[in-house]
Order: sequence, then structure tokens, then C-alpha cells
Amino acid sequence: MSAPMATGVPEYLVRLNAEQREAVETLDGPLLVLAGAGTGKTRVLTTRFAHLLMTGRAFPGQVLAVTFTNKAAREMRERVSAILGRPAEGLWLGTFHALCARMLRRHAELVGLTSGFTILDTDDQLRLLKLVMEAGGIDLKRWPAPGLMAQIQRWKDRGVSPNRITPAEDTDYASGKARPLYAAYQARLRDLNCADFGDLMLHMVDILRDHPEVLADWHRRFRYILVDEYQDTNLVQYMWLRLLAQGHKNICCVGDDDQSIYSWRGAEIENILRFEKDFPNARVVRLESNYRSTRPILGAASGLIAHNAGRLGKTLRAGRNDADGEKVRVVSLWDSEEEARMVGERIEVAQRSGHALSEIAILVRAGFQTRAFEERLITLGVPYRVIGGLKFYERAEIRDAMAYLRVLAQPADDLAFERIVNTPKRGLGDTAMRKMHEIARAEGIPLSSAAARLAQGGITGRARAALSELLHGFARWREALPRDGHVVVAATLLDESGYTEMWKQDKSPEAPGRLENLKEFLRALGEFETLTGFLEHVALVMENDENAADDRLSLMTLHAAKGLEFDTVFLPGWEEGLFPHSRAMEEGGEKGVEEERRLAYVGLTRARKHAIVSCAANRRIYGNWSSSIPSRFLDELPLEHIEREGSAGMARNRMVEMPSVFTGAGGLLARRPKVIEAGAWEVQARPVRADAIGVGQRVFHQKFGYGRVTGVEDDKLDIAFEKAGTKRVLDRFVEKA
DNA sequence: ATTTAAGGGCTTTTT
DNA sequence: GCCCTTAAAT
Repeated sequence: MSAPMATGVPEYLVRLNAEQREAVETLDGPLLVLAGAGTGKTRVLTTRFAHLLMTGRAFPGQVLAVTFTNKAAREMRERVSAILGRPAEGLWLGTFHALCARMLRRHAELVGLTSGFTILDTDDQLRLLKLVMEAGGIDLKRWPAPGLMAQIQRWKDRGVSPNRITPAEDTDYASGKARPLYAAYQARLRDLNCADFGDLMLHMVDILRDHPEVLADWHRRFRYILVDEYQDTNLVQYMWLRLLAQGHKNICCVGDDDQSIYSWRGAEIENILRFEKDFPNARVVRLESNYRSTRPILGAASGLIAHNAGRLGKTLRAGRNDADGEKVRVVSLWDSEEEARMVGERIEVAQRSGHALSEIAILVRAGFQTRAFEERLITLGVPYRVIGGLKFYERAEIRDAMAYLRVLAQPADDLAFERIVNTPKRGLGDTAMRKMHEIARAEGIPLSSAAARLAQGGITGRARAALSELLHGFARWREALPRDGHVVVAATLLDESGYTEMWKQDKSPEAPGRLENLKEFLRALGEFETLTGFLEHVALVMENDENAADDRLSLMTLHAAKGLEFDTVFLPGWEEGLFPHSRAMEEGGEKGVEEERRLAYVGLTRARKHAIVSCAANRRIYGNWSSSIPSRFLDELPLEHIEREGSAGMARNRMVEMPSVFTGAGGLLARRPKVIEAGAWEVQARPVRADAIGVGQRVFHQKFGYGRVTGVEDDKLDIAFEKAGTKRVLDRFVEKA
């Protein structure tokens, strides 16, 4: 513990405002910190953590700190270290899933697993469930597996294992067979020594519920519990927290009911609404001083969210000295293309006046909306990045490589074996696989053993040779493992199995990138002592490098934007049906609309200085043009904080004045937005692309599709397009594919 | 056993 | 309008 400051108050506390300080210094008993957007939530959480250590209230290993994302966990670790002035070691700090996995490794045998269990990805989960359903004689046409998977996940989110399903929790899926199928699926997971994501939580809760001595052990360990984003916890996470908090009752949950946007993933906003009932004598501290946004942005966001019922109630106050600023712009446009043009032009104007692109974001409701903006940004030559998309470990090549290593580590891992047995193609098709399954089922042995049996005889020459080569390979690699180490063996394995070669032969544009990813995979493997440690890391923690080293604009969904902030934020597509989304309204009714409204609130509060909301009167959805009316959320923004502009009339009841969609493209193109600052249209000199395109690069062109660069001359490219033939185009019209 | 055709569906996705 | 999953064709 470092010496107290001369004043008696440590420096890290002095930097806090009164409410933040109360949240940090209230150490005993349950505490709920209601932290509005931009009120210093992370600072409170990390300072509180450090304070617990600095005051000697707890050793690092006695604090359990839970986040939802790896990113949040990493950030907290870094900031706690910064306050402590040394790396924070031995912490129980991580995501719900990572922490549960860590705990479950110690108690795996209590749920019929061994500590080396494998964590399945969603792909494996579904394949396994399909096998279980087929074995159960279910007609997969009539009862698609994803439906049952969703149901099982819902059960797991609610902490319901097969034996705990009450009639109220049951479903009529597949004429009431859901429950036995769930049980069979769990049994198969156990046999394969696997756990899916939901199991990590579910098993731990079951263990803590059923084994008081285990629970008591964890109570002895954890004296303080810190929880981030409490509004996003689901029931099983709540149960887990509650069980662990029973011991010392020192649980501090930080969250914001107004930012609960994941109910469709099982998050229960009731968890935070109920906190004071669940934890008697709980203190509640509200953080309401916002240090992020201007007064008009806060006013607009507050006015909007005030339309929700059943809130815990907070009022965001502007905490900045320079909080005065521009009103929120509400721009109405003729169609989605004009909307994209408007956003693009404003970005160019901002860019020319020195605004960093990395401080601008376009936040959309649904993924398909990004396309129009991407097209626009490409033609304007504005660098951007789309946040979201596939995670590192969700890429096919990484999953394949993982599967190889899983078979190496656990020959009985049927799912992994099945994935790689014919990847690369070894001439093992349906017939060979069926035979393998038959043997495995008949003998009650793993697939790989069945394959060995099959290689002795039972299939034809070519397939047989290929199969026995693979099996001999695994025997060899496994033998080499203790001698050469996992990194070397992994590299040889991917090489000798023909897997790397498969991608080298592949002519598709993604192939080089995939080989890169495999290199990255091997490099990351080198950072781990053991194979199993690495497999867990990849399953739970590994993520994309979206580090914004270069100056690019961000394009992402509103969901992906939670927790981020930008100087300027564009919020397009505020139209009934899209935002609030019709599905959300159909499925959730008024509750659904409220969650959409929270999403709008999240979007607005991402902006520090400028927020530009827009709606289009016409939008192409699923290929068809359809007209839409402005979102009800626009009417809910307080008039004094917004400024309306636009070419396409705003009032929701004046829609009749809108020209028909069918007036044709001429009228549509002739119409120019009146919303653009003067001069914005006279854009001549485009910046040269930062990412130079070379010969051989595969590229994408909006009009001509995919092609390969055959020549480069200044900013002009000769491209052999797959469909459109050879053309010469300006480099700014293509993107790397 | 791989290639091609037809069909359905389509919001968000921290782990 | 597009993309992905499953069905028949060679």
C-alpha cells in the first residue's frame, strides 16, 4: 500500500466528484451505482477496485470483478494497474464467461466433465444438436434445429437445466420433445467432455446451488464483488452473482437501466430494477454529471428517454464547463441514397475543417444500412472501417485449425474430428462418414477410433489410404508433442495435413488473408504454455484487431457503439419500421418500443459535440422501394434542443404531400438536398488513397463487381473483372476485396 | 463427390 | 435484391 497523501486523502479520490466519491468509498454492503451515460462509470469502478486494494480491505485475489466484454475487462485491468502504479496480478477480473470457465475447471467433475473440457462455438453446438435430433427421430424439416437451439439457450440464460424445467418453462416445440432433446443434448456434451457457452454459467450455478461446501469456499475467497453493466445481466448471471454475494454481501453493481439494449439476448432489465429488493439495505448512488456531451445533446437524449415508463430515474446534468453547443440536427431526406450523400458531404466538410475521421461515427440500426454509406464513402475516398462482423475465432480457417488442435489434445472430440476429417478434401464423403458413425455408435467409441477401425477395412482404396494417412499423422504429431512443443507440432500438423496447402491452392480473394490469420493463430499459440490454455483463450477471449491506429471513420450498429464516444455522430434511418424496428415492436410490444428508445438514447449519448439524426422518406428494403414515415422518436426530441432541416418535409402526418416513389429516377436525381453547407458540392480534388492497390490485388467495384488488378498507372487501374471483362477505372472507385 | 440449382428468409449478437 | 442453406445433377 502506498503512503497516504499529505492531505490524508489519496490523489485518486481527489479527482472524483461528490457522487463518484460516494460510490467509491461506500465499501460495505450492497451498492447500486446508477451511472448515466458519460458520467464516469468506468472511473468509479476502477477507482473503487484500486481503493479496496490501497486501503488494505482486500488482497487482489479477494475481489471478483465481472464485465461483459473482454475489452472492458482489459481496460479495467489497465486502469487499476495505473492507479496502483504496478501491474495488477492475481486478480479475478474478467468476463462472466471467462471467470465461470476458470471456476468450472476446478469443479468440472461435479457436473460430469473433466477439467480439460472443450468450449464449443455456436457452429459446433448446432451440429451437435442436429445429430441429437436426428438420433431422436425428429424431422429437421418440420422442426429446424436453430429453433430448439434458441430455446435451449433461453433455458440456459434462465439457469434452467433439463431436470429443472417446470411446466411453465416448457415449450410445445416438436410436440413437447424439446425437453428430452435438451436432456439428450446435455448428455452428449458430457460424453464429449464439452461445454457450450451457456453451460459455463449454468454448470457453475448448479454447482454452487447443489454443493454448499463449494459455495462456502468461494465465499471465503471473495470478499468484494464488482459488476459492470449490471443492466445487461441475464437470470443465470444474476443467480451466480447472488450466490457468490451471499457470503459477505459486499456487492457493487454499476449499470444504467436506460442503456439496457440486450433483452433479446436474455438480459433482464428487471435485475437492475429489483436490486434494492434483492439486496436488503442496499445503498443507491446516482451518477448524473455528464462529462461527455453538450447541453443540447443531453437535453435531446433526456427528453427522449423520459418517454419510457418504469425507469429508476436519473437526470443527466451537463458536467462540462464548455457544455454549450450546437443543437441536434434532424435532417429529413427524400431517400436513403440522398441520406448517404448528405452524410458523406458533411463528413467531407468536417474533414476539410480539420476534424479527425476517427472522431466521427455513423451508427445504424441494422447491418444492411452500412452498405449505402460504404458505397458513398468509397466514391468520396473517405477511409472508414466497419466495426463488428466476424470475430477472429469465428473465421473458418481458425475454427479448422482449432479443430485440428482439439483432436490432437482430445482424440475423443468427435465434433472437431468430424470437422477436419475431410478438410482439406480427402475423398471422404457421406458414405465414409456414415460408416464411421455406425461403427462409433455400435461400439460406443469415439469417431476417431471408429475411423481407425474403418481404415483397417470397410472402405475403398483411395478413401482408406487418405484416412489412414490422417490417423498416422495424428499419432505422429501426438508423439512429437512432448518433445517438440505445441507450437512446432501445430505448425507441422497444419502443414503435413495439407491444410495450409489447401489455402495456398485456393484462388479466392480471401485465401491470402486466411493464411495470414493462420500465421497470427500460430503466433498467438506461442504465447501460451499449454495447448489447452490456448484453446480456451481463443474460444473466450481472442478478438479482432480493430485498433484505430489510423484515421478512419467508424461505421457500426448502435449495439456495437455502446460504451464508445465520438465528437460527431450520425444517426441515420430514424423511420418507423426500421427504428423502432418492426420486429422489435411485433415481438415486444410497448416493451419492445422502450428498448428501441433506449437504443436511440445510447446512440445520441455517444456524441460529444455534434449529433445529426436523419430519416429518409423512401428506402429500398429487400430490393423493393418502400416509403416510410419518420420515427416517433423524432417527435420525442424536445424542440428546444433540435434544429430541423431537410428536403423532404418532416411532419409525420404530412406524408400525403410526399411525391410518389414512382415519379421515377429523373425526379429523384434532380432533387438535391438543401441541407448541405455551401460549397460542399464543389468537391474536386480527392485525396489520394492511403492504401495503395498493387497488381494482383483482388478488388471490388460497385458497378463491375469483383476483379483482379492487372496494371497500375497513377491512380488508374486496369482490372480484369470476373463478370464485366477488363476495364480501366480510377482507384478510388474500388476497394480491396 | 463435387458442382449447380432452387428456395426461403431477412434486426440487434458483449461471450 | 442478396446470401446462405439445403436438394438434385453429373
